[in-house]
Amino acid sequence: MSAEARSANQARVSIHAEDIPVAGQEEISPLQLEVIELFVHAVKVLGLPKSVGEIYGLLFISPEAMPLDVIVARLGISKGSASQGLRFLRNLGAVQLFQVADDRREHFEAVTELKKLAAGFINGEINPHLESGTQRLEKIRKAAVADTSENGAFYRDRLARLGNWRRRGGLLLKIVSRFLGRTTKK
Amino acid sequence: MSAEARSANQARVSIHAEDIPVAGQEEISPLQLEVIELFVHAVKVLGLPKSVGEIYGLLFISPEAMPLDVIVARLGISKGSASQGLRFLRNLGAVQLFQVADDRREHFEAVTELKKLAAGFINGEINPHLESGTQRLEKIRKAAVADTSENGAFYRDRLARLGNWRRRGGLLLKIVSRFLGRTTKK
DNA sequence: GAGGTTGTTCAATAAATTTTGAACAAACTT
DNA sequence: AAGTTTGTTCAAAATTTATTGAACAACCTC
Repeated sequence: MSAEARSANQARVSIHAEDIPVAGQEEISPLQLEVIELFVHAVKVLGLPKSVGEIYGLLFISPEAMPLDVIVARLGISKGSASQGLRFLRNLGAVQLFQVADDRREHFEAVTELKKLAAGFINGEINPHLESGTQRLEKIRKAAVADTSENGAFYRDRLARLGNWRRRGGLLLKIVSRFLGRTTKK
Repeated sequence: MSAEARSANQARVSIHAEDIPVAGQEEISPLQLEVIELFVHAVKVLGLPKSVGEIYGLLFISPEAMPLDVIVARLGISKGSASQGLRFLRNLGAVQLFQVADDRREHFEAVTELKKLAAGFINGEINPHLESGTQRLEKIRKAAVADTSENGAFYRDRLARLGNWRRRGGLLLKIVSRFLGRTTKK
């Protein structure tokens, strides 16, 4: 990358030269790196992009809140990725803003209460799908009541079963929220 | 696709010519199609490939078990996809074999008990990740007890929190299984 | 055991998703 | 108000993931 191109994109942080050895990443300890990898793995299971896991993992295992450009430098990811990932995490309630005196930059810190994380994930990722599924299902059910073909009864039976699944899924989410919300015991 | 290439791959089902209008798909009713799309949508939320949703959806909303080549023809997907998708679904316990008299082909039918589906998904998709995560975490914790840097105490605190998350996650899975297992009531 | 059917495997291809980075906007500074 | 810093956007590129299809193996049937 040319110096000209870099100057257009990367802010030159006002730190001393020895702080930037060569490229982007710097001073993530081996332990931090392993924790970050743990989160990368976890978010992939949840169907979220790697960068989201890296960002949350870094904030989770960092003792201090940090601004976007530090996240970019530490993880060696692009500003765009960091910006999008942080927006996603903020929308979910997994990351919150933190104001630092004498610094115009927004600082970010991880929200670490499992209850809040789960609530954000349920509200942001699960419920919207559950609701749109419910609507689709109702539409199909309405069409099925008029089905007089030889399969009509079978279809209605299966659609009733689907409705039952959905109802139990909704109940389950409430149970999950309640369970994760209580103060931990046994 | 050339006729030669096709004959090497696609079994010619012994049905009459008018049953194969042009290409692959045939006689999925509009209602069935909508249900299949509902499942495609649902499995994507679970992080599974579209073809898995199509196959399960077709079997779920079909009154009779059907063999692989019929699934291929109805959905217009490749034999490879169908074979892999069916293996996945069988491993999960979401699809089971069904023997049809005077037919050498294996027939497949959807398992529709929510309890079984959830148990299969938990055992097949969630538990392995949870366990590997637990192992990774234990390894990191062992390294952290020796950390005498100024951040050591912070790291140990966060790792303890992660352990707590994992413990609660495991409990939650048990609760979910128990809830979905009981016969449905309010 | 030759020929046919059924289902699997896996390298190549296609499709979907994520990441990048330059351009831009907003907000501050001097 | 010109220049600087901070963060966003989005088209293009890179990466990841899913699908295809030809080759193959297993198993019938005659």
